[in-house]
Amino acid sequence: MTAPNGRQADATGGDTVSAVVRQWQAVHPGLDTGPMEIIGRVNRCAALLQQAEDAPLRRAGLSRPEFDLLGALRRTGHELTPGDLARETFSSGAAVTKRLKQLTERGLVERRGDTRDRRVAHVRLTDAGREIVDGILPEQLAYETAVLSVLDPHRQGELAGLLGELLGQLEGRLGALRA
Amino acid sequence: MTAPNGRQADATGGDTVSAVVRQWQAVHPGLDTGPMEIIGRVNRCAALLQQAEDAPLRRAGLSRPEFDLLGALRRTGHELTPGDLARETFSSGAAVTKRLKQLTERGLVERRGDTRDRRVAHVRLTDAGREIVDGILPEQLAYETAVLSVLDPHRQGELAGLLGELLGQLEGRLGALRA
DNA sequence: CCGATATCGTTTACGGGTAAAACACCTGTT
DNA sequence: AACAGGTGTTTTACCCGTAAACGATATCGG
Repeated sequence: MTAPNGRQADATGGDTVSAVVRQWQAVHPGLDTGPMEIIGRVNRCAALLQQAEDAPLRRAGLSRPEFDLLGALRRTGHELTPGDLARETFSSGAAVTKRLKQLTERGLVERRGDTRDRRVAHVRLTDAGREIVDGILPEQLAYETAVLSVLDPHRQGELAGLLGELLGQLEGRLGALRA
Repeated sequence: MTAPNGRQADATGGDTVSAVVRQWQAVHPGLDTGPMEIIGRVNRCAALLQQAEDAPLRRAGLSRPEFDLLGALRRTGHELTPGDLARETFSSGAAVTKRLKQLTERGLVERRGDTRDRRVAHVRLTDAGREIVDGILPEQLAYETAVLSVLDPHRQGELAGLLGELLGQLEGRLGALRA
């Protein structure tokens, strides 16, 4: 335990990532472990938050990728093609095909062929699909609010802002980086 | 397209998450979308950063879960059992078994049985395994540093601090939350 | 009008993860 | 000693995602 004070309220010493960083420092002293403190934590937060987020979904028998797909249809408000859905949910076309098959069987979405271009399909929510999204979403958000309440509102705002800045840059420029 | 992009330099309006939030607000006005601005961004950042992180690994023919396993052995400095590795890498025992099989075949780790308790195995890095970790890690960190340099150092520090605080709380208390 | 090329969506083969069962072994109790 | 129950690891069956190949259709140039 490197943490100096009896209180464990030390800003960044109480998580697993800082323990990992300390281990690396012991093995490779002087290594610039700065990036780990952000990337490691982002990954770990994502894992934990997803796990928490999934609880409300399982009750509805939906996986998160499925819910993402339904959510994309709900929030855009209009029909989307499978390709649109792939872009909107950041997943591959093949994955969308599979999910659509299951969601169609469950009666949550419907498909119709385009009249002009017979390659493309249009997908829309059924009434049942819209209801399930509208039922889960508030529950989901309430749960998320509870989980995040471990940070006071001011810090939540700061965190959201910094993440937004980072994300904006990453989304804009990541394609430009080549190893 | 809701994004009015003559210029996209607005603090938190330039990422996909804020676009999604605007869509939800249009459909469900007044919904508290606050949590999305953190959780959505954490998830998306994790996805993009991982994708970036994987590039240096692929050159060595390793997946990130495999590298995590090797890294756990390297940074602890001593042998670990499969169970230890599972805990250390936040994955299931079955997954560890599979990875160990492959890494052993590639000659990056070795196993030996415990002399006292013949259920347990002890895993250690081979010389080749240690070399591959020590070769990749600085490269990995340099790459991460480059990716993160879109944020100035001060903000990187703030972000790391806030994430550490959140993560510390989540790791401490998430088990206690029940849906 | 016809062939080359691009695009959309699906299918296929496969790798990797998981939960649950199975297995091997230890430990405490009687 | 024997058995019940617990623990460490592996195996099994299965689900899901992906990359790459594939059909079907559209579009463009000649």
